[in-house]
Amino acid sequence: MASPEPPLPHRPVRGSTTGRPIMAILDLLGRRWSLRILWELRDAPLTFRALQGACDAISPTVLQQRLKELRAARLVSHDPGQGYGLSATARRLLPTLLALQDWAETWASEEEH
Amino acid sequence: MASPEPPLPHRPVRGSTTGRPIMAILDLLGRRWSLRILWELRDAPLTFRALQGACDAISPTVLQQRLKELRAARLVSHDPGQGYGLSATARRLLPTLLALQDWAETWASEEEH
DNA sequence: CTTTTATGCTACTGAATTTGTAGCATACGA
DNA sequence: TCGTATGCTACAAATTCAGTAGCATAAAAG
Repeated sequence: MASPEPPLPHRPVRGSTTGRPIMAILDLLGRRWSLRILWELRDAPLTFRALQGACDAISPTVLQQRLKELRAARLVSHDPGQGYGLSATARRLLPTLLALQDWAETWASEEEH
Repeated sequence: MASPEPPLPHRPVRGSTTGRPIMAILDLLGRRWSLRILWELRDAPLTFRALQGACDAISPTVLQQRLKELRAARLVSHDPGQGYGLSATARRLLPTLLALQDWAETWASEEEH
């Protein structure tokens, strides 16, 4: 499997034993597909399979693993009938993600020339 | 080694063939240690070994790989004598990283109760 | 000049994570 | 009773990461 303990604030995580919240989130978001999953859920909840499709056919094994971690961290919640969606806490992260997108556009325009 | 082609905007990346810049950066930052490296360089340039120490003894293999990718993406530059530092482009990402830290503090306070 | 120290980097092996495919059980509507 | 969607799991192969050791160059110290 993956790391037995999903990263949480106030807990030691991979790469840091201090328990600082920023370290926990850097660990969590630094795992493959984590950021992408949050990104794909930015507008509306998606079912497991819709999310799988949105993430370019991510394998169900990893999706399941990431969702488990994101749920443990209370960033994602599951409502049968709705599917998976961002928690209120995670939605407060959306402006940051959108800022990341804006930044990425500039970054891209600089790469060109 | 790792992925032969470091993620760049306007190029297909792992998990997305569209070439959208946001996908490239989600791939890049979604690799182990990428976010952490940018984080540790936020204040000042660090030498390879200082950076290694800051990242809780990250193995040199991966650090080398990440730096290679981040340099290909023009987020990190290397100045012999100074060490590794954030590019002007990457520095424009710092407010977003600091916003992430702020968010993480709130997130942590909500976990407690 | 010789030794020490720091830096950037590589080799190599084993461990951990991710991928891809197949498939199961439940639930719901036709 | 089919057919379909959903959430999820098993398993083997492939990729990535970790940990340790060590090299080459360069600058400083002796």
